[in-house]
Amino acid sequence: MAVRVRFAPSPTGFLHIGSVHTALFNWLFARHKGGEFLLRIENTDTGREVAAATEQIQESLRWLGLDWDGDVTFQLDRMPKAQEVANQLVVEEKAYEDEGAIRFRMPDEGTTAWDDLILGPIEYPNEKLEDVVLVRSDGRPTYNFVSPLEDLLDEITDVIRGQDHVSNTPKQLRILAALGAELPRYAHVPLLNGPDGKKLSKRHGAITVEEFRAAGFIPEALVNYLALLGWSYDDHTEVMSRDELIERFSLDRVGKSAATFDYEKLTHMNGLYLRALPPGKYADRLVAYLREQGYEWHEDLVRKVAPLVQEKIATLGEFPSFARFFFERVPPEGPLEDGAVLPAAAEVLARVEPFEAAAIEAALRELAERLGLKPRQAFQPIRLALTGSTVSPGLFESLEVLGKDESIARISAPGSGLGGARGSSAR
RNA sequence: GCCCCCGUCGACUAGCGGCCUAGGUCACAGCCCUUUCAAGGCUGUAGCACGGGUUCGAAUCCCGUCGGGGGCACCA
Repeated sequence: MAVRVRFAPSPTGFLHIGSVHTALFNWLFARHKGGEFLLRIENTDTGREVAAATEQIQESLRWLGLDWDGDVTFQLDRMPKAQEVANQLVVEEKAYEDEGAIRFRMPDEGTTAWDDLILGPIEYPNEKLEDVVLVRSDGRPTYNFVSPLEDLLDEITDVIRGQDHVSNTPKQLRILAALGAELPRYAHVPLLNGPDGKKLSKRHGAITVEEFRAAGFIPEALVNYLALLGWSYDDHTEVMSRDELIERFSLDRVGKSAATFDYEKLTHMNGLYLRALPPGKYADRLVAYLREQGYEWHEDLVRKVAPLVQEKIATLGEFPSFARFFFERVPPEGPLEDGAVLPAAAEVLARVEPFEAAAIEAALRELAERLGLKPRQAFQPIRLALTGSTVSPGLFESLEVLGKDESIARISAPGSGLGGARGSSAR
């Protein structure tokens, strides 16, 4: 008696992070139980946009690593079946025609209840249940009819969905009962809010999977973070691999109240994952990311720079601004100090051989001491001339990567040569 | 308006009657480390919405108030 769950997004656009949260809980539940996770597209309409969204949803799920079992199914394909079932209900007098539409006959006394796997016992007074429309007068079945019908046809054992569906449940339960179905269990997972406590929307930042991807978040981190919204393993464990998440997940530990999506905590976790990557893998991710975002920076150079930024940035998206100076000259963001250290540094660096970080550091430290300057006083002007900023990757490593000639050129004539060596085409 | 659900630091949460002078993480503050920025280490600020009960004992159970969210379509 393996479990079967489904994720049923509507193809209205890109995959919303709130939907992903629900999908993740379904997926973790299925994988933990050794059951199946189905992907069902709730399309009621055809059209180019819908087709594109359908593909986009699958691409996003693949990127996140949420693999589904079997073929993707489409609600549209069950329309005829739904109409047939609705007509049968009319024959059985469990539904009736109303101006061309078919309405379900809800009981008007008593209550409809179920024991929610997350919320616990929930009871609705039947007098509040409307006779819902099963099939519109134009022949198209409605969501509240097709959804439970599909759950029945797909033999779904556990309906795990957002709490915004709680009030649909009694209606669907009644419909399912009328169809003689064995009722599935229901679990309503908490909703996600934006930092202001309101519905997560564009004004909060990234909200679709594509946006998080473009911002330089990596799937492992996003999945781990999302799993912690409304669920916890114990009182202190937060960083968990995909396998650990699967092994430890259970609906028992899912909370009841809505959670606020915290971009800062996600960013922190993304940094944790990024730093934990083996250097080679990190470079691979960076190269792939930059390519996706349309940067045409030379791959070899990106790989050389990668280790210098790995422990400095928390999202891949920070790379372009943080490391742009490796690929093109960047004008100093502030005033250069008095020119005293710069000429001296250029002179000293010219004699460093081989031009490697350790030797460069030794030479520059010696210079600082000779000039009676603190390391910070001596190095910041060089950093500014070299990178254009007072915030950058390690100075000595950066000098090594840039090479002796380019380094000396920048130090000798800070701010010059701008516009040269442009090799980027950011979006 | 009606129905349903929820309510622990600013945020995510642990807590399922005594282990709680309420723990962890992010954020924030200070210190350390340090070539900048991060990372890391240490320390700190900060919370059981409120009011009644029940009990020897309540963050934990019950009731009410207040607050928040969701839903009330021939949308999904």
